[in-house]
Amino acid sequence: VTGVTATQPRRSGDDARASARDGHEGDFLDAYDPRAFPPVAVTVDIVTLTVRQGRLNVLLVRRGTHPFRGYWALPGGFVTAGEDLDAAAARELTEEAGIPATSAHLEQLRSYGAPDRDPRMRVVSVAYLALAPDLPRPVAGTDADDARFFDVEDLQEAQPSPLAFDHHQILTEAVERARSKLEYTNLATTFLEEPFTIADLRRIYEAIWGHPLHPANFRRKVLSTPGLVAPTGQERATGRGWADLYRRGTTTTLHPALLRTRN
Amino acid sequence: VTGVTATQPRRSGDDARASARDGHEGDFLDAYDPRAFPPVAVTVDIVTLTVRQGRLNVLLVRRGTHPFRGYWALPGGFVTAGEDLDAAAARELTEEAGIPATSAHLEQLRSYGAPDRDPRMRVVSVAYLALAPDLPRPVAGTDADDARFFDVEDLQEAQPSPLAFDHHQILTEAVERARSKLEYTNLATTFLEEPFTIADLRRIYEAIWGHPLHPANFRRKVLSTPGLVAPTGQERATGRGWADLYRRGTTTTLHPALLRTRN
DNA sequence: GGAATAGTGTCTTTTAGACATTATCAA
DNA sequence: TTGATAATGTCTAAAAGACACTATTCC
Repeated sequence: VTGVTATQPRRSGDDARASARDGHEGDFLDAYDPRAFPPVAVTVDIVTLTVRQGRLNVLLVRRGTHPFRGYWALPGGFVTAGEDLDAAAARELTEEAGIPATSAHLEQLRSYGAPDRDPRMRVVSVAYLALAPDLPRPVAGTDADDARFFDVEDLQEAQPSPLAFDHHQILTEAVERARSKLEYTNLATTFLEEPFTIADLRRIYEAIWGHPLHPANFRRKVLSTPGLVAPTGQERATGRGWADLYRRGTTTTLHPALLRTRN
Repeated sequence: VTGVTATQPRRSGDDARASARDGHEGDFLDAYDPRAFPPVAVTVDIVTLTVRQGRLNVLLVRRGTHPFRGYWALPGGFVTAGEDLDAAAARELTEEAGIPATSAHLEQLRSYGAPDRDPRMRVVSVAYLALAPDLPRPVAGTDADDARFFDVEDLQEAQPSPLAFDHHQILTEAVERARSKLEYTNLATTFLEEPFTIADLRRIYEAIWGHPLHPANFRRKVLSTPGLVAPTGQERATGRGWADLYRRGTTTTLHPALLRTRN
């Protein structure tokens, strides 16, 4: 006996017009009627971006089950009962990606709900974008072959895509969001451990925007943008001279913006 | 007999580790097991913005049922079986807001899924932003007292909020998205019927950004931004002189951006 | 005439972008 | 020495922002 059937929301009598309008259906009250809504599962999928050796990377896990067995997928899972979407994303980031939620920036991207995106049933996935420094990761319960970082550019050029479901599209939109957010926020600093040099920060921008930046002009722009970075007064030997060290600034929204231009 | 219970996703045996990782649970195959996922309803809620008499307005409908009976809410409703999220939003825009989907810009905002946001059951709402010109609306099946436009600024200042659920927060984030999008896209033109004058366009920016703009500088910026507007060669009597008429340009992303500054 | 608006022109300040220069250290 | 990088300085072009001015029309 299956209590859930793929019917349209049920409406009845006097309440039909009101419920068509109020957006939350009126024919159940404090309890819910399981026949009143189509069966849907809600999951979160995490696009975890980091910069390794000057290249933008994304964390993927290998699928061991049908469908897309053997394909690579974004880590994710069910939103459990009583759990907020953000909390589910933070939990999956820790459990599946092995990244402590405190060391990463996590924000909602958008939701994906094409009816046929999962062949088993209707699944609406809330995609999240996580930005993390290139930490030595203590991946809990997964060996290196089942969860690892991939070069984003390589992934996007691969034909056919090795990604399961619509994760190729989600990845593309996540990367575009990250590129855009570097312009007007200080999120580039979340890819770095403190303290860092201006050149470290520049290499983050170069990796994510995908083209080289003019070192001198970049330095001037960063230092003239209030609140992006704060000097520590210390220096680090870089191999070729000494570089000043900085910490993250306190401003999250940049004025003026660091526009994504050629230089 | 209720087939849906509020349990965590079920896992079994060998598949437990894999399904904990692959994000889409592996213990059902081509069919779904209704006990394998928590019961959730997915709805869309539409923030329909328009500019009337120089003020930013939003379309709300009055709730006739529990909970929040008598409160005002964003139009919306269930995502039906087999229906894409975007399609559900377009359908609700037409059915509930009485706005033909062709005359509005519609884009996904983000999803809201706090466990207690609807007291009846778990509801994840995918919020959409709709931008429309101030059309004479043929609202189907709703009389003027049940669906009408509200001044956004008045709504946001009202204490306590007359909005149901978490719709106050959704509205706030929608308005901020609209403000931001006017900077780097030509979406301001979707608030206008063609043809329009530069002053018409300026009044849209002023209404949404909430402060006056310098007419001469605004004109120069708009005309020097490639692809924002296209001249029609015609003029319109405005009461004080004659104003050149324009159509929407073909470029959706503006270079340089029309930055949201004081002037 | 006075007030309001459309449209054009001009000037200053700020920012972007290109490029030169010096210092330091590795190979 | 040569090459690479950090840091600073300088110059030009583009854009933002402030303001002056003319023309038109309503009151």
